[in-house]
Amino acid sequence: MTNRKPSQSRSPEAAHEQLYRTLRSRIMYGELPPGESLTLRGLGREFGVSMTPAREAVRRLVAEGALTLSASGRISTPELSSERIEELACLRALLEPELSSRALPRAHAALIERLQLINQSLSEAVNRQDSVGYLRSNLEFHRTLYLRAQAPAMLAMVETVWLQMGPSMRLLYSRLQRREAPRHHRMILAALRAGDEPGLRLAVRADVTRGLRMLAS
Amino acid sequence: MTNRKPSQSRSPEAAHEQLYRTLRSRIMYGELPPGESLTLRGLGREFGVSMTPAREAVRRLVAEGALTLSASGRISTPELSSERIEELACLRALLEPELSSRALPRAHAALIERLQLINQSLSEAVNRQDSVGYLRSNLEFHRTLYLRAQAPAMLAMVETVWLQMGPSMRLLYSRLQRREAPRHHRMILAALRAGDEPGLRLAVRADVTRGLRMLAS
DNA sequence: GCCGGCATTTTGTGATCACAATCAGGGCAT
DNA sequence: ATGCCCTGATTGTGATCACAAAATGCCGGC
Repeated sequence: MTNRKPSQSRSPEAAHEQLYRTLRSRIMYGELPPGESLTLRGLGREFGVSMTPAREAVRRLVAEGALTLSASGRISTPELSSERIEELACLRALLEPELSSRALPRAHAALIERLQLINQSLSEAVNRQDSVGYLRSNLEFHRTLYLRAQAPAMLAMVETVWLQMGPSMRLLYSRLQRREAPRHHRMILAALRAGDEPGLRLAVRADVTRGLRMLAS
Repeated sequence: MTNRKPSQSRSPEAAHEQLYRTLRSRIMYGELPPGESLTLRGLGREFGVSMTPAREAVRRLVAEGALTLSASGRISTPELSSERIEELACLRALLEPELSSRALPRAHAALIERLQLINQSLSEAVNRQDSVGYLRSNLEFHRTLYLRAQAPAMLAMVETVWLQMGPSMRLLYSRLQRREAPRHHRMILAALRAGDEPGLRLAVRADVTRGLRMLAS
């Protein structure tokens, strides 16, 4: 076969970028179980590209802790120890209250309304027993709030934590999927409306550490 | 030329790994100024490898925020806005007290002695007006302490912050290089010896935010 | 029935190439 | 003198290949 390429548009979205985004999304929202193994050729085949872009996307995700390499270079989603999960939960508990606090002064009515909407689809996902949808809506709730903090570096760091927890979260939530709906989320919204910063920090922290408690298994 | 390769030892240290480590070290310790541009072919030439390992190392560093890609894919060290620096300093102020606090119960006499030794070479670097040596010793002081926290994910996150600040730190420290020696470091050591957790957190936070204050320029 | 060793296959690594987009520089017109 | 365009060089991207190491499957021996 010749080296012909159909196109080489550089700026819009490089091939490895799309692969990266798709894979990242799958991992963050728990579509892949912990310990799932991936191959460069397999990913390339699935996305219709060669190994090169697959390698770059994987390398990037490994750097973010979303994938791990075995000693021999095999690629798989991480299987987190409970110490590791505790650590990541602690990171969330440190970072997210700060982000919410920074977002508070900029949280207008339109934002709160949007958060309520997200909360609705979250409830629907709970009713559907759809753990991927649950994770997606839950993280979108947090991300939407934190985007207002105007702190991109901090947000990126939190997203990295979410990403690392992704595969393990699915298991966590698929088990403890009671009707609980977004109790803490309503507390967050109330604190936002009241402009109550300490209450907001507490509510966010409680929401974040709630997930942690169901890992004593 | 044929495709001959002299060796392909996989396990010890892959080529891109060494390139990554060296580059990362250069960036973290401020050996590269902000805005310095790099090329894949240039790096490959310097390290005697092809573009492929250079690409992987660069991709990894970009994922960690140690390098940035321009819209057209050009590689350079980041030029941080002061808002960005403030954010990163805030991250340090959030994470490092937590790490020090976790290290405290495990901080034996041998560790404190080692920290004192590092402090010595830090003072020497100050006298030598050696800002790279200063940065290196300073971060080694912190890293040595935090390693005792047994919190690899948290430590990795802090190191990522250090890495992002690297090129900008050089400028910061080369300007405000008074004889100040490690004042806060001595406070940290005192708190460690006394087993004083609140004091330790405060001392660490003060040491971390000190650098921040000299960026009002 | 189970386990150890051998051959085949799979898989990551690194080199090399074609290509398009961008960048840098000089020369020309105004 | 200054602004603009055009050309050549530089640079990242993706494809393809050779290779070695690890994984897998198979078979025979006990």
